[in-house]
Amino acid sequence: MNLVCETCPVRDSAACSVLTEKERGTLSKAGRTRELERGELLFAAGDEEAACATLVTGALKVTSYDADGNERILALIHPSGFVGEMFAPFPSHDVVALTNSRLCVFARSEVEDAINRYPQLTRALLRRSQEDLHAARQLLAMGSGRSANAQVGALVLALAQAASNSPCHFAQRFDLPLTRGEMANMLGLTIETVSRAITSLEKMGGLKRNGARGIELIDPARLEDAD
Amino acid sequence: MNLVCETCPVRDSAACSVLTEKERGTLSKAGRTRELERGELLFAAGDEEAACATLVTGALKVTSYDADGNERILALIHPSGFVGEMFAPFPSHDVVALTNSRLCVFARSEVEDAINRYPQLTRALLRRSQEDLHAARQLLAMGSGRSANAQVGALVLALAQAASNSPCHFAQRFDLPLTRGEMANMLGLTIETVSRAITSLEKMGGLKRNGARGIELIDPARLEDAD
DNA sequence: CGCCTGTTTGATCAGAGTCAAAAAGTGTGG
DNA sequence: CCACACTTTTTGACTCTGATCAAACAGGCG
Repeated sequence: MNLVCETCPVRDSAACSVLTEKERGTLSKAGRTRELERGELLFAAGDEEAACATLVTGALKVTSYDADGNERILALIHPSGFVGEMFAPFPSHDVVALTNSRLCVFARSEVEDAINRYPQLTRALLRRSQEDLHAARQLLAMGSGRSANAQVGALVLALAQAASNSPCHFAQRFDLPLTRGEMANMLGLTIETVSRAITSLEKMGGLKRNGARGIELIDPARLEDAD
Repeated sequence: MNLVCETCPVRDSAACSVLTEKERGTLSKAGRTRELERGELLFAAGDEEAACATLVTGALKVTSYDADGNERILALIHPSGFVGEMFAPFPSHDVVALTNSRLCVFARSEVEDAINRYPQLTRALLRRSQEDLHAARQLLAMGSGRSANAQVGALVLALAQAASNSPCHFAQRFDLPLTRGEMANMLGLTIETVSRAITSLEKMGGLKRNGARGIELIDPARLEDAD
């Protein structure tokens, strides 16, 4: 399906927002929208024909697998995020939808053309890439030294932040986009430990659970430095 | 001191290698070389006037500090690597020399100018940024699930790779650029555990120690999947 | 030589993993 | 709408890896 940028919810925040209307129109002819259901694979590591995409709605995970086939989540992608490797010969990680999602997909050659044609697009992608780098490093920092409770608390806060529209504000009530297994996996913990940590955070008054996925933040500070 | 690109050991691999001789000459007038001794601080998180730099020789670490003041190493930078945040209002991490190092330093405004003037430089930086992102994610993957021995083994291999000139080849004998404490810190382990892991890897025939820092690889495969 | 920093080794302890099973949620078809 | 099957989450008991505390050891440098 062709792109309809006019009504795109991320038209002002995605990388393409730096283009003029005319340029955007040209680019939109090269791309296609794609809808994914939860669990559907967007790119697979080693794919022959690489592509890139901007996430419009939903959420994605970037994953790799260790020698024993255990999944490891390396990054979460939120709306207006960009995925795809423009330079490597092929993608090195799987990208999977965490929730039903809508994206703008471009063949890699199209992105390469666009980069050569629109320097401001290259700058926008550089900026995004640096933000991704920063996010990856924060994920590294989140794992270190802290107890399982603190790690889970920090992840819940990060997800609350992502769930709110504004970048430096927590959503009060929201649904976790990740299963316990996926949370465990991001933090290098087990499902049981994550479950126990959430129970413990609830008992100490940091949050309240609404079913398996629903979260209500009570006291964000208590999630930060849980014992 | 002014730059002397003619004899620069990374003139063909750093981001500036995509420039013509003439362009490079112009850019070199904007930058300065700087020498750092082991432990010296290049950028500090929150610095007012941000700068960027290309590493020529030596090694750097990018670090953050948690609430209790514990250092956490987020990335290692090797020669031809680029550090600095072009877009954030100020740097968010400290950058410190691991060994005596030489760099080309540019004020952020100079890099911004260069980016606007030379689209191919922007592309080169985008490429580097994606490589850094990939490295950060590999560091994430390195930490996950595996035993302490396996993590230390993987880190030693990664350092052996970095110590060799070619990217997909291990140095047979090399000196660790990191102290035990720094290794521990990258992996979220303790000094004692790292020390024990190296002892254990030596006992099982994966490597041989030469003093505190010297390493000789015996059997790389045994480092990969140490128990 | 003596001091200081970094590394190794040892003994003990606690936090997270593992194994196992119950409980809650989700979806399907009657 | 309910019954049933299936998945995900929670809880419990036990184990084990890696952290902690403590001390010996090695190397560099004044």
